[in-house]
Amino acid sequence: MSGEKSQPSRLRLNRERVLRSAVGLADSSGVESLSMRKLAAELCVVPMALYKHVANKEELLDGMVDILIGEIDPPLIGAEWKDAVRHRILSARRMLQRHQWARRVFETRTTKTPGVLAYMDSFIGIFISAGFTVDLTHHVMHAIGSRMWGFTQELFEEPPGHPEEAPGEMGEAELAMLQEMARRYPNIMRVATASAHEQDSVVGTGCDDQFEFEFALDLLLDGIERLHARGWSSRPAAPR
Amino acid sequence: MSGEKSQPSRLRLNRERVLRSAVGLADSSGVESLSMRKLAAELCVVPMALYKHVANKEELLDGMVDILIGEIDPPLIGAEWKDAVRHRILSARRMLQRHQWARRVFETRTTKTPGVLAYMDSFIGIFISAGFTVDLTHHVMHAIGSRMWGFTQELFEEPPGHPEEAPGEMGEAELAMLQEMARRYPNIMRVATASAHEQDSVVGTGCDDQFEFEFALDLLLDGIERLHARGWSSRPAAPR
DNA sequence: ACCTGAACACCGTTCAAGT
DNA sequence: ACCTGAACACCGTTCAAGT
Repeated sequence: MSGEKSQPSRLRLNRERVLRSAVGLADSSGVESLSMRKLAAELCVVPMALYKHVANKEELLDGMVDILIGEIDPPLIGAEWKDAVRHRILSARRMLQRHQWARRVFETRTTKTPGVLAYMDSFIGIFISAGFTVDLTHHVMHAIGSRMWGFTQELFEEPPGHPEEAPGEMGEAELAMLQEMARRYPNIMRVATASAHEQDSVVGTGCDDQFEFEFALDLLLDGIERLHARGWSSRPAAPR
Repeated sequence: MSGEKSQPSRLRLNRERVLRSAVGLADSSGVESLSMRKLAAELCVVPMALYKHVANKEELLDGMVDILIGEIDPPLIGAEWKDAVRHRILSARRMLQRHQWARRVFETRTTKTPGVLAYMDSFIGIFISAGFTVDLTHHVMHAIGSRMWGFTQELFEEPPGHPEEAPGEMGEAELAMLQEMARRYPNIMRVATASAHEQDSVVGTGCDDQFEFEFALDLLLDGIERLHARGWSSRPAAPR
């Protein structure tokens, strides 16, 4: 007699469905509000039902990360190492931009899931097969660090949900505050206004994130290329 | 009649005491277990008493960050920019190492506290007063990113509280697992064993964190130096 | 094998009240 | 001005029970 209840969400639960649903919930309402209880509700199930498919919340988050890694483009085949790395990292960055909450979750992961290991393995593979020594590859992986996942450094990220004032409209309070800022943090002010003057806003963080990301990435890649070309083989023999 | 109760913790509460106590608690038992309620208990006070000195938990964490920033060495005076930056960043790294929980808290901060702003301002000042253009300074700050706070990329950080097996003692289960790893992630394995062979352990993440940190930092600083020397002034005029 | 219900041991934070 | 007590609206997770 249960043929009637055909709401799609009552399809038998499975790990995949739990994880995808969690990603969807995080996309639409943010991770900080993602709880086991809300996820269960979304799936029309009692909270404890989730624990058959996921050991605990940490494992849920690990699984979500693996799903996101699956969205990163596969390695370019037959490309030069620099292009391959650049392509992969820029693809990772697009993934992060699609899931604003993802960065925070990546940062808190402590166990290396199969997805993380596979991604890193193929990343390392790019350097090794381009003839990098194992040692240089190792150091280079450390140097690239979290940029491997497309992380950017927002210098002044706007507090989320404080959606930029109406430009041009500045009250006296804001102006006074701005003057105080300029007095206390003159260098920040100089940098901020210089990068803003090309855009419309006077004080907004008018910087081109994509440009900044690629600037830093290329600085790194050029440095790496130079080391490799110089035949860098191992750490300088320490006197010891 | 209250002259008798002189337990030091009943000294009148104030912001400083709340923040220092929170840092101490995080040092000794980790941030994840730091709650407003436990902090209150530590101070022999009811939870709500804290809210007179700190608006909410976020503000508590912001305040803790400012205390940590206060532990970073002041800028070297009269030094060359590269030494000044290097010194500052290595000092930040030592601060992070004294407070293992700090990195996670820094990563989640979203509002820029006065301490953060002051630190960044003085950091920017190093480049500006070395004659960097404002634009290059801006890009360079993005490129340095979180390394400014001494962040390292641990490639394979050990899960905390899983304190390294007795070396040399490897059961069959561990060995089988290792072989499986080697089959699935051959590149990771190559890098891991290469960097481990200088140390005793066979598979542990035998890498020298300080070396890796400085390697990456110098790669970055050398790249920056090259750009500056080359008279890098502004982003290449885009055709638009 | 999979889901449920009720309970436990926590959270951060509010409100109105005390001194 | 500062601290308190009791309560609210949540958490993640356990356990024993249902089907």
